[in-house]
Amino acid sequence: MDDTNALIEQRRIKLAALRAKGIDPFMNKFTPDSGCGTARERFERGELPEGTPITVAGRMTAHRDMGKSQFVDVKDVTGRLQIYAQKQALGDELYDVFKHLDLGDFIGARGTLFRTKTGEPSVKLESFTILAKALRPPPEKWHGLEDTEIRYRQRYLDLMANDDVRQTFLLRSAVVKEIRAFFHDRGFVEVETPMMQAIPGGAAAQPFKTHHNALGCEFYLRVALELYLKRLLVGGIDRVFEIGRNFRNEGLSRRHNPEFTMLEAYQAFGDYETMMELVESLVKRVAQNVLGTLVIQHKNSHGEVSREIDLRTWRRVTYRDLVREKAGADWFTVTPAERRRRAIDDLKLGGDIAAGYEDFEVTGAVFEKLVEPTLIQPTFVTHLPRQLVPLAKLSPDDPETVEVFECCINGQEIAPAYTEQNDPVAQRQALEHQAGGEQQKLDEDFLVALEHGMPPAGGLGIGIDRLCMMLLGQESIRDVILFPQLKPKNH
RNA sequence: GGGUUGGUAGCUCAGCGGUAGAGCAGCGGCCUUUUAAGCCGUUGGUCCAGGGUUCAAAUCCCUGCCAACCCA
Repeated sequence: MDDTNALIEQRRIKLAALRAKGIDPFMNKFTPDSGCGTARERFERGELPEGTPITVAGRMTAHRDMGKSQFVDVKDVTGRLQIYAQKQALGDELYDVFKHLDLGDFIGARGTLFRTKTGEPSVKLESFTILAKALRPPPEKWHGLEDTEIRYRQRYLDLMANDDVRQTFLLRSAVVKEIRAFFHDRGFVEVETPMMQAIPGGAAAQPFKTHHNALGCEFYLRVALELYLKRLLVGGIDRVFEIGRNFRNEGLSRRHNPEFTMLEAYQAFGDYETMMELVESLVKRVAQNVLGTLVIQHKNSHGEVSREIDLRTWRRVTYRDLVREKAGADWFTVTPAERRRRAIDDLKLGGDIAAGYEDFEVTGAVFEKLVEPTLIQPTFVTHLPRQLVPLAKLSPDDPETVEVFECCINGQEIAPAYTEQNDPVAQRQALEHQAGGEQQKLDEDFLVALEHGMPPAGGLGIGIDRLCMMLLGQESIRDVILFPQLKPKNH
């Protein structure tokens, strides 16, 4: 990456040559009066007539040299615009400078709009300014940048070379913007709570640990937002949400990045059904306003539609019914030993079921491995076993289950939501007996907060990265995170 | 953590025991409406790193590093 080669050497020589001519190819400022793509669109729509003077700026991404004239493509975030430079118009000296610009250089261009004989909207160049000289060559123009490692480590190259990648991240930003607008419209207050926590609560996950020098104590990076947002419910912020980074010190995969973006929202005087309406409305609004459709198509590398997700209908089904669909109608009537045997022998889950697994975990493995991946269309899975969810309230109609749902789309859990536990005594017991192995330290301050009284509330979490994967048709979480975690490389 | 695949020019990739290759990019030339422009010429390499086998290794073997995918 930092080794020099002939191409870089050549560009440095060109830089020196420009300076020798009294040209500083790194400008402080240049103000275009239009975006490149914007100008192109407005010209196509007839809003800017032929001959309109225009000033644009962007990166030079292609050039077609015709001898005494030259076409170059200039690109900014709004799109591409062709510039037509003629020796006659610029004069010999300036035309020579223009001809020796490199792909990747930023230029500002002034001229008039016209249409070439092939119909391409273009700017007839009258003058130009070099805004930033690129000292390294850009990736190849036709194939783009394919090397996944360079794509992730040097995302800027990926963004400049691959239009679809840039589009994905622009859309991700639009998704997040729309989510914020949705919550603000419903009267939610956006807050920021600590990422560095003395006790990392709200989820059973391995935390990252850090040390605060001045305070002389250990902190953990948060694994969830939950416990601080609930403190705010206690404090009287009845509708509250946060979008922020969580950190989990666990494995990396197509669906897991150590830091990921979570949205959590809490609504006082709501419950899990309130949250069901909310998540459905939210996802529909985001899809409609960002993508313009409620039917999401995922495409494979050949551009064929490989999956279609219909956000118009949302199924509601209980956890038990789904497990019975996969594992047999009598699954819950046989003995725990028989369930374990069937899971291992009949359902081939031997590798997924640890010897120490309790009965509910055996069923949990069936759900996670065999049911969840099949839930492509929007599905609210309700009535989960209470052992799985220590922070939720029991279902009045079936106290073995809790008032929660997991919203699954695209074969992944996208949003869990609960009727939140607000009984401090029951909450303490549940945390003390928390299932799932890792006993987390009790957050006494949180329990004290509950003892001051938390209104009944519905709570919701949405994994923003996974939501984006679903909406934007990306198979890997790394393709919706600008700078995914990679091992540092030594040069 | 285990398995599979990959790492060759700036980029995209061939080559898979016998002199290191192509396209694009670059450089020089021709061309004033091209758009993956075209034509002629040309530069460019620690073949990921380190060991080993061999008369000979980018190629076969081992170890390591990095990445992607699958599994845990």
